[in-house]
Amino acid sequence: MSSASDKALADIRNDIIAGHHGPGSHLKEEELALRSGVSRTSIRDALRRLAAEGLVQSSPNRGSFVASFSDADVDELFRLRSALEAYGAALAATRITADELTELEQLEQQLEHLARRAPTDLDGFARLNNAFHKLVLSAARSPRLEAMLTPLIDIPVVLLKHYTWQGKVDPARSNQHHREIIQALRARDPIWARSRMQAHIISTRPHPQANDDQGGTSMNPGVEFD
Amino acid sequence: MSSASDKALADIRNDIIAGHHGPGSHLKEEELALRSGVSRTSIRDALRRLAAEGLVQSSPNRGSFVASFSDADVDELFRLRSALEAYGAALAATRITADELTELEQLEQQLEHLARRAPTDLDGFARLNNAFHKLVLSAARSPRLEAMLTPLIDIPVVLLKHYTWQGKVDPARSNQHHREIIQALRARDPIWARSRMQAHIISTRPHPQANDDQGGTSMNPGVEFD
DNA sequence: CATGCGCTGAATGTGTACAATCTGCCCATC
DNA sequence: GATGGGCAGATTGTACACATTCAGCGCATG
Repeated sequence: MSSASDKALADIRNDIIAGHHGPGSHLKEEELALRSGVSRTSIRDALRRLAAEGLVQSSPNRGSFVASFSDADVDELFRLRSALEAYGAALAATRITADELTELEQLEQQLEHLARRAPTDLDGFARLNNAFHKLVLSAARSPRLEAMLTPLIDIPVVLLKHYTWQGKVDPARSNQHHREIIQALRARDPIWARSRMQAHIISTRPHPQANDDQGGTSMNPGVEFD
Repeated sequence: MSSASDKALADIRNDIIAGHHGPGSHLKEEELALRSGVSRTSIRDALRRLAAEGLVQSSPNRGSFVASFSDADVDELFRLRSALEAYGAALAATRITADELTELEQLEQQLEHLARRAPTDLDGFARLNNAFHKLVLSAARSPRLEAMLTPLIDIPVVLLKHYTWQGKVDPARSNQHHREIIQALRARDPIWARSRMQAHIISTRPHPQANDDQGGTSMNPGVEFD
């Protein structure tokens, strides 16, 4: 399956990211089919792929729903991403090409340009930021890692639409991290790259609003990756 | 989709594990449909799920093929698994129940029993070993981690059928590791559990036969996870 | 009034027919 | 003999029709 199913996949994903389907909402196949102008068959195929990515959840005979994330889920997601992406950065340090390094630096400069503007274009920032991380990931040359990690990198975009990010993003600090990561990659130092990437991801992790409703069930005490 | 598609999924997976479909072989939908007694629709669904697991690879308009793994792939697989499963063990240390610990010990004793027999039943050993690792994983209470890791744990079973394991498995050493992991979990010490699990997985990694054909392209120098 | 049975309509699961695409091969051409 | 166009068969992609399942609801019954 390709053209129809791919179109469906793109449509549904865009609609989710754009917030057209909120978290937990029921994705009815026929409705999506009508909306995308393809048949239910292709829709089902696309839903399966989205389920594999974790963006939707399916139960037998009940259908597919947009994934919804609890604070604990988000926490877990970022820890997983931190572990995997750090590993990817270590691989990338030994495998990245000069061209890729150049491209990385260009991305970083665009990010800096954006960060200096007064009302930061957070949407554009997120897009460039994703491109940066995906480029590092692809330099790891591990298709399997890429397949597992790509969804984890994309999900935060969805989260931004529907959940309130607590600590907000700090573009300046993020760019500082990016520069360090590039340094480590340029030095071809896997351990350095690994540690900088892990710190970077963990530091961007949103902190659940301390709404004191349970008096302190901190969520993963002591289970950092290192 | 459920009953038919699930049956197809199980059938195809079993046939792959049993070696009925060798690595790289073309999985023709109609043929599989005939073999499983379901329609192509359900077969396609099953193939998609297997593709998400990484057990088969699909290309548009060309079909699905049993995944084949190069030495470098296998190496990568084990490193990834080591990283993720170590993380899972750390989580499990803080979340595992007393019942699960008991069950873990029972599995370990069965493994020891098997290891003591003269011609070790490697097939049975692999099965119990998988159960052990899956139990630890499920104690981590992270559905997402479980989804990513389960295929990685299952793939070695397929590898055993078609690739020659170099260093062979050392049941005694493996059991020693298992005991240490149980200790760490019982002590609820995430760092200990993490480190033991990582060492355990890495130590079971098959080493590519040193066939000197390239004079030394060692495959991931220095990119351990720690 | 609470409880549980059975109906009904909507949504998903499955099968099948048809369309689009690719691979390999034959043959004309240079 | 090498090369390239194009036909034929097989295989995947897509649509649609039918079967099955499930959730909600009304109603009879205790």
